[in-house]
Amino acid sequence: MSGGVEWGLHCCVVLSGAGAPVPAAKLAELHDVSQSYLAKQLQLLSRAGLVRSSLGQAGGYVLTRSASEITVLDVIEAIDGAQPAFRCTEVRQRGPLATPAERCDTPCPIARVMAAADRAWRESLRGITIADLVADVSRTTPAEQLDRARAWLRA
Amino acid sequence: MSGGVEWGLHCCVVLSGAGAPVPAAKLAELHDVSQSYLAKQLQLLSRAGLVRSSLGQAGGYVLTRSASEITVLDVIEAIDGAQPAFRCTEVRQRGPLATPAERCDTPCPIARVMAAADRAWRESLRGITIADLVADVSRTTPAEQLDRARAWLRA
DNA sequence: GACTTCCTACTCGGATACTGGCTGTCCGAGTTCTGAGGG
DNA sequence: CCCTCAGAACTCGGACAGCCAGTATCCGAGTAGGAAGTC
Repeated sequence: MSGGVEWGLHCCVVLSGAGAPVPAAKLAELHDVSQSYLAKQLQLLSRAGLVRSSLGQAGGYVLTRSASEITVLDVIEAIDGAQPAFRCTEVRQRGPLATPAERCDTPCPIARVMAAADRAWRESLRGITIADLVADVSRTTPAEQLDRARAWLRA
Repeated sequence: MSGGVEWGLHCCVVLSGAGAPVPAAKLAELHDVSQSYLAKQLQLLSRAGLVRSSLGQAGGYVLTRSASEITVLDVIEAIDGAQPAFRCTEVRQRGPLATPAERCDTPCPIARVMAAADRAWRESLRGITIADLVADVSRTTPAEQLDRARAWLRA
């Protein structure tokens, strides 16, 4: 899985806490990552409609909807793409004992098993929202530190 | 995910049906894939202890245990490795607002969510064995074709 | 006929090049705010 | 005092190199079986 997914999730968590647009440069500095590369991930989030960008001074990125309406899966699919990790190449239709295509109305058992596992994975991630992550962070970190983070974002 | 996983699974299904060792070259011809590259995947299966190789004439690969005792996850982990797709880089410990390492006794919420999804994925794949795949194939393909395949393997 | 020996053919195993996608970087297009100048 | 306008600084967006895992390939090491030769 692309490493940018982690950055994208962290950014969404931060954006949900900030009340104003946050420029990409600030997000990059906060997480100590390459500004140019993070910009690429934010572009992907923007294309997927998860965040909205505003130009000019005091511009930056904002979530387009409530953090409770953005699932972790949304972010992953926005950055890594929505296609499943396993792609059946229809091996059974090749070689000397190839099954004719007309008999392949049902998917290959292997592909079916893989698809089921993929669904389980996605379902697990679809059940968690950015708001859940924020709640978890709020519970495990002292309030003083959260205030400091919010102040740093405004500055 | 590595494409070799698909080949490895197909090979395990075939090996479970063949009563004698099957050389890599035959498996490659049967699936119409590169012999040299398939050999690499079979080596990985061998290192993981899923198959046993015998040299010389009439040599080849055999499953080391019953098909009902080999899960799909076993094959995937043998070829693609057992490490999870998501690796937390501890972003929270970096940047101007870094959380000190001493406070990071609990894993990052993002990592926790990812790990849970990964467990769901693996659990789904752990529940299916090669024998299940074979049973599925036997049910959906005519017996005549299965006999033809077994005869081809012996030749 | 049975045993020994050698030889051939066949097998796997690891070491070696090549390629696509992720990683990382850069500069240009566009917008908003600010400040000066004029009415 | 208010409006207009030009400028500057800041923002995002897409286009451009670099590197590593996965892909594909090759040849060498080792073994099992069989055929020939000998007792």
